[in-house]
Amino acid sequence: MDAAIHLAGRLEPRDAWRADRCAMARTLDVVRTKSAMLVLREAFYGATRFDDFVARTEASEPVVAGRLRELVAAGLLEHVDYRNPGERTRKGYRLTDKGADLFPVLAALMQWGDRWLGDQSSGVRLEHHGCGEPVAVTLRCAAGHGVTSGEVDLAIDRSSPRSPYAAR
Amino acid sequence: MDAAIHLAGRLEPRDAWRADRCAMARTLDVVRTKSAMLVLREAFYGATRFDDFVARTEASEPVVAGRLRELVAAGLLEHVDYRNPGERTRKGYRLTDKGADLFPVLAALMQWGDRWLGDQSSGVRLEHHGCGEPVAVTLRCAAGHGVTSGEVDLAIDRSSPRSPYAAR
DNA sequence: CGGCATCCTTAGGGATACTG
DNA sequence: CAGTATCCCTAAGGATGCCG
Repeated sequence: MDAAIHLAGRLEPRDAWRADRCAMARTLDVVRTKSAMLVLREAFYGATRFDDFVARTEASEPVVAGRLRELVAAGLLEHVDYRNPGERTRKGYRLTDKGADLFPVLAALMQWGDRWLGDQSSGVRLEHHGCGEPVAVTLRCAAGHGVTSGEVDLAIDRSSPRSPYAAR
Repeated sequence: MDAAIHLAGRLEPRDAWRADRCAMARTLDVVRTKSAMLVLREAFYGATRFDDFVARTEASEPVVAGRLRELVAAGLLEHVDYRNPGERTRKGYRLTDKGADLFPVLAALMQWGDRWLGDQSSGVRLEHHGCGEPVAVTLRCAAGHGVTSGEVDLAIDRSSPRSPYAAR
């Protein structure tokens, strides 16, 4: 409840936020649509082929084709041709490091949904490989402390031009 | 790169994914638009008043009004009337616990943008209150281990009806 | 199999003007 | 200050059919 209070404790609004510099907004410009998220979800779940993406995301072919093209162009997916023994060569898509690094975003969305929209279980759980314990998205500082949302401060880089929130 | 491989190691696609049960997809239905994310960002940054949301998100008034209404209806924001000493009463919005718990999602988006779209610094950094060290979004299992994306297994709840990915 | 072309509908969002 | 009302444009996405 006081998450915002803590976060904003030292800040005073002055200029309008520079949307073009906000990392979150720019990330949303890369994966702005729900269908892009669903395609990425299926890439994480192991889909590689066009038809699998279509079937699993339950989106239409033109939409999936568009997302795949955009995600490849953005460098989140890459083409791979592969062949199962005895079968013909197939075209596929695979997460790049850049795409794979989006996993915490997907995991955080998943976790929030399971926690707050829990009228029905999603039926999927993330586990630590080998250990078997459930995996959660957490905040942690460089000193190794677990951090709650209420313990986060917003630090503004004053050297950057037109700092969005100048201290009073 | 092998994030998907690890994640999908034990899985075989069979049925189409049940979109209505996926926690991630349902979360995206609550905060599907970029403007909703921007409004939430500003709520975390301390905005409370309508005009502040409009100015800081750089969205139009009708859009902000719509998002605020929807986010209140969804239980992520709540109305608060407050009064600064000597001023008149103002109407405001505040994050609920449900809304505040979305912070890891926003933080993860921010972190990815700073890491992969880093042509220009966002000028904002998250710090651990008191400690001062930068805060990161991490994966961690219940046993306390740090977990990388490649070490995540997907566990399917077989008891649920029409499990989306049945093991072979 | 792995798409693209076309057409259509709905959702998201800006601009402007107005109101309690 | 805190919004609504109206109008209009663009983006997202489904359905269908075709194609190398």
